Amino acid sequence: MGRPPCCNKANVKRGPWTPEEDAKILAYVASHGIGNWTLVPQKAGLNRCGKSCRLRWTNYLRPDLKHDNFTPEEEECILELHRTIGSRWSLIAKRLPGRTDNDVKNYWNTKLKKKLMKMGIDPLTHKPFSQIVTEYGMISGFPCTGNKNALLHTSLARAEPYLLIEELSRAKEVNKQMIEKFHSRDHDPFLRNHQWNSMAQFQVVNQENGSSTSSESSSSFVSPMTYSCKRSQIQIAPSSPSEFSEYILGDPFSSMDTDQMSECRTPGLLSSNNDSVARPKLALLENEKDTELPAAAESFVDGILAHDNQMRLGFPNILDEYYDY
DNA sequence: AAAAGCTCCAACCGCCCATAT
DNA sequence: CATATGGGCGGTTGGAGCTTT
Repeated sequence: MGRPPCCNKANVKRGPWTPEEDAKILAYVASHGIGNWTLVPQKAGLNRCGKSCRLRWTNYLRPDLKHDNFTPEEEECILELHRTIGSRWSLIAKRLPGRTDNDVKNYWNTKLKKKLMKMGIDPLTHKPFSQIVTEYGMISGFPCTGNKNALLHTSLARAEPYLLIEELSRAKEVNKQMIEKFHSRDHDPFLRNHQWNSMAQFQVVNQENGSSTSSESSSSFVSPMTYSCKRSQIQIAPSSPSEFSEYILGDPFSSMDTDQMSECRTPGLLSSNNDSVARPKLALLENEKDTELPAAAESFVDGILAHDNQMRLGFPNILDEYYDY
């Protein structure tokens, strides 16, 4: 049943390619062109998997590849496209002649991501950390004030995202303690409900098993104003700065259904609801329509723009208040 | 000089969808 | 129709080379 396997996975060579192996692929492609990669190892006399041969050709041997450093123009292009469509490396690479998706991905991970963080910009959302902190205060219902706020801004000014995360973690811990203190006392029901209203956004119902549980930031209580979402939608505590913004931006969506949440979390989407941001993006895309924008990319981008409009109609207050630059 | 830590990137992994059998 | 592979993609890793202590 099914196709025969392309190679014996256990017996094929793996690891770095030798100049001899490269020469065999180059010779084969020169005489036969690119076709069925599963036949290449056999016909070229290589003890490699066809998939491995394809990757070696695509990422390294192709004659049209550039092997020099990225130019500032290319860098700018990557930043703009990443802000617009996120980590769609293959689509981004198609806009950069001579670059592969692997090249772009590596350049992003080793250079651009760090560069943005040093500038105090979250590489995931392309938003300044200062803005994210402000949003965090508004979203959590416990705005940062006084010394705590000063500490946060010091971290921002010094472009120390890890310090910033520690500060926010501490702030979260204080919030948690306040909640626990509150919960342990016998309060007036009205006041208690009033307090819970501001906490409700953290609540999560485990719909898979029918029991009620909570997100990690508020592990020991259940609000009377619980908003429902599936366990798979719970935002796990961040372990790295790249996940951090996703975590703190997650809260406002806790009452959305699965589709809405995934749409809202599309990288770049959050930043696109302000005209001043959306306009350059549209201009870029309009220019591309005249060139050779791949059909898949066009429909994807159209999809994003359609979702932008849909979101704006559905959640005008949230978008206008929180996601404008 | 040597050890430890860091950076970079080629190569691999695993997933998804299309397609062959 | 069921099943297995091909091809494409994004995420991750291993190790060579470089820098710092």
